[in-house]
Amino acid sequence: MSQSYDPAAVEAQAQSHWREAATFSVQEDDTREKFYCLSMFPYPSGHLHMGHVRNYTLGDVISRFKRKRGYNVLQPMGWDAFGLPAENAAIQNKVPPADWTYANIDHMRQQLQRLGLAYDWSRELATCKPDYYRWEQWLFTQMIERGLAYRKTAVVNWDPIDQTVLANEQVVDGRGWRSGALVERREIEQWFIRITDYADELLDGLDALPGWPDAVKTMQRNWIGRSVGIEVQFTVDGGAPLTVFTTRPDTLMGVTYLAVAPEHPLVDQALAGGDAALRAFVDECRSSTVSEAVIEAQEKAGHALGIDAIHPISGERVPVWVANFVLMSYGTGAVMSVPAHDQRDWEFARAYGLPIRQVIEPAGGHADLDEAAITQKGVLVNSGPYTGLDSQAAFERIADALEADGKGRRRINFRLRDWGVSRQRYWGCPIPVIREADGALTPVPEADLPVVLPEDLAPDGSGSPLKGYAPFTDVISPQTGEPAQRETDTFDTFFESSWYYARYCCPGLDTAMLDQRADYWLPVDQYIGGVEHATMHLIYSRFFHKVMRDAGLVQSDEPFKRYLPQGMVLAECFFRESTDGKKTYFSPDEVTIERDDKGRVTRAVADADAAPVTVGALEKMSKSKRNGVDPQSAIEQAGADAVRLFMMFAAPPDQTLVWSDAGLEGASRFLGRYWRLVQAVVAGESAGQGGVSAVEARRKLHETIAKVTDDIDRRQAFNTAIAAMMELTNLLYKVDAAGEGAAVLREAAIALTQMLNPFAPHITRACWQALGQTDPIEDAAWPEHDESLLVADAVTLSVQVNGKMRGRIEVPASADEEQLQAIALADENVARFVDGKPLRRFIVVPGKLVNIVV
RNA sequence: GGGCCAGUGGCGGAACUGGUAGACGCGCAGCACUCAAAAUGCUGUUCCUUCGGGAGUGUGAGUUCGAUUCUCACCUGGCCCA
Repeated sequence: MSQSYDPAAVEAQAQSHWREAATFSVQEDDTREKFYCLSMFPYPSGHLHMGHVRNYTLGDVISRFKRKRGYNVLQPMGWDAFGLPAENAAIQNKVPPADWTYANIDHMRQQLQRLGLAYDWSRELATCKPDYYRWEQWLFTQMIERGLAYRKTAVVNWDPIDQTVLANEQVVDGRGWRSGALVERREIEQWFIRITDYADELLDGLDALPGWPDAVKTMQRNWIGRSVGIEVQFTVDGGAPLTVFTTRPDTLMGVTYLAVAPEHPLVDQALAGGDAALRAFVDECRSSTVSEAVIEAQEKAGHALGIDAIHPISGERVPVWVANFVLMSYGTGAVMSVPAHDQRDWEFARAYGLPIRQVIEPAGGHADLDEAAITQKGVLVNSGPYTGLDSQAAFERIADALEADGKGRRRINFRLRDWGVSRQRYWGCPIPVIREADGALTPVPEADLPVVLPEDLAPDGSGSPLKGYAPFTDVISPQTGEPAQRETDTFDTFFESSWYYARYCCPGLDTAMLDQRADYWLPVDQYIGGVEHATMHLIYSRFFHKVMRDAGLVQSDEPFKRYLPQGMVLAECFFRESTDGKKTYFSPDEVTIERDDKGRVTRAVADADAAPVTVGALEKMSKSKRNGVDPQSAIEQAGADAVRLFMMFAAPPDQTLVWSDAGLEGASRFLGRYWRLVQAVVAGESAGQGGVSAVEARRKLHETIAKVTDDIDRRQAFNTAIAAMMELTNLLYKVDAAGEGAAVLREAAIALTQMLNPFAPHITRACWQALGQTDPIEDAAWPEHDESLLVADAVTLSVQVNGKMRGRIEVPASADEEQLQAIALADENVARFVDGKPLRRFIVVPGKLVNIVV
């Protein structure tokens, strides 16, 4: 091997070898320890983007590393193939979503293969295929049987022009994304899953997941939101009692009004009174989106219903208001308001002139109710029989009193709501239910599954084409033998992604959802994917796993043992702002950056007209900002190994990563440097100028092995692992190949090739062969470091005087404190700062530094 | 509005358990090689400085012999919200 590094040739050769030898196909093997490494599967949008490259490189590095450590590694890949973009593309191109999706899958599979990812492609799955989704249809019928699935009305976004239900992301500024019509809220009956039955287990199970980042566990705890409180009933004149939940019954005597959601039945009752202003307000509320983020961010507004409720303890009449921030889907759709002790209630009361009644005196003295609500606990005042009690005692006494009166009960409430799984969409998994002529709902029996989605329909934007499509909807009921109608709603696509990790274990299985192979591989040992899935996808999957466990399909309690959330990929963007504030974006390759002689960016100019453009912030790669970088072209330019290496080097995995063409060149340059080093070793020549001894080089090598191993395995700090390998390479360039250096250089080149292999699998495969290694590098055992080479007899300590760095001393590793003190004080510069002042303290941090306090 | 996270040189980042701030890379400057350039190799690169040293990890306090790291308040930015 004396040719120069040609990534394209090296990579093509390695990839065709892996394909032909089926290197990464795996089987269950009870004699070996398994390792299941999973990256979140992509939506087949048509093109791989840099976020995918980052995600899949992370998984591949871990997989290849674990394989070299002796594990039986499963790393599968598949497609999250149902979803809205296919319908949008279908509307635009008048092509059935299925055609678009399958074409995209074929293209993206090729792109993934070009990255050299070690997948077992024999397990590939696509969620839009009936042999996949039939089993979630089956599980759903089991859920109906076990009472885990039920019907309930829920509010959806309704587009009155397109006559269709919109997802939150299809509502832009309160209008339908295609029609521009103001969306309305509509209530329709839908399927819900009782995920709240598992709320406690989902919460407690987090404690058994040490491999998950605390931030993600905290997010899940907040999402589940377990709170202890009481449910209180307020009687209403001529209506059903109003039930509210509160975690602060100690403030019950401070209730001055109640607030209900616009969809609450009591609102309809009030509207019957013919109040036009109220009607207008409610209509306005009901014609806004159902997105919680939007609702919470808008200005708080309300209107009196003209109905009073009776306070359960004082018997006082309190007015009932309708408010735009109360959600029907959360709790009971009604809240009690204590403006003195809740900030949002306080603001609302101030805005509408409602009374504010203080009933808690906080422990830490006075607070001004004219400034803000008093939210701390304390001692009750103005609370009749409860005055003088502290918040805790009052909680118990008031709860007891309400329970004795039948006006309330203690309750544990969750913020987590039951999972609404019905979607009024075409490109999804059909919900396997039949509506009988009399309206009764019958689950499709197992023998009739799957309910196959017709793949040749093309939506036009006006609702699901399944509706009214007789070949699909018209069936004979298996229950009654009479004509009946199929459900045309499909599942939330989170349904498919909630169990795909398990299905990878059982390719080809057509008689059951899962078999015993699932228990060999599960749980997933390492899961990798975007932190944006920290709550929803990861909670739904954990829930599904428990449901599958309770159905006897798997034995473990949790699906993912370790989870690595991966950060986004950003890039610089360039724009020009016109006088009306509109920004025109420039692609980075249309711009030239100018710098001063210190390397600072002075300005950027557009190549087209040589006029300046504004250097914008780092933004998530997107078409609209024109800062997206196509992985394909980066691979063509520098090779897959360089792209992979850059992705892993530029930032720690969980942080945002800034794409940089110069950085990619740096990665490329390092690979060239590594290649030339190996060439020199093979030729028995020095790569550089010498100056580093064989002993020193050998110690550095073993330090590097120890660091890289720990960085990959425990710390998952791939960027520092690569930095360590760069350092080693830099040092090896200074080792003379003559004499003792030759053996160390060879040992180092082999170990470095091993360590670099998970990151850059193609170039290292070629170098491995060049170094005369005949076993396949993919299976060659990971190098071990020799601990005895790491201990030095002399160490360099830093000397501080009063916490400031003043010198550096060389001491024997065995020196005790007295010796250290003598040596430190003998140092000229140290002595200058100690300056004869009396010694107050002497602090020793073994192997690192000493601090002299005077 | 709520929840979570992050702020360190010109830039991406390192400092793992409270112990040498700036590893490694980019950029920039210089040198070597070259007729020249590219490529490559080598050296330097936080700021200020009277060359003794001083300042410095978003801001302000606190704990400590010692804080990028811990605590509190604030500012800025990002992600998620069924």
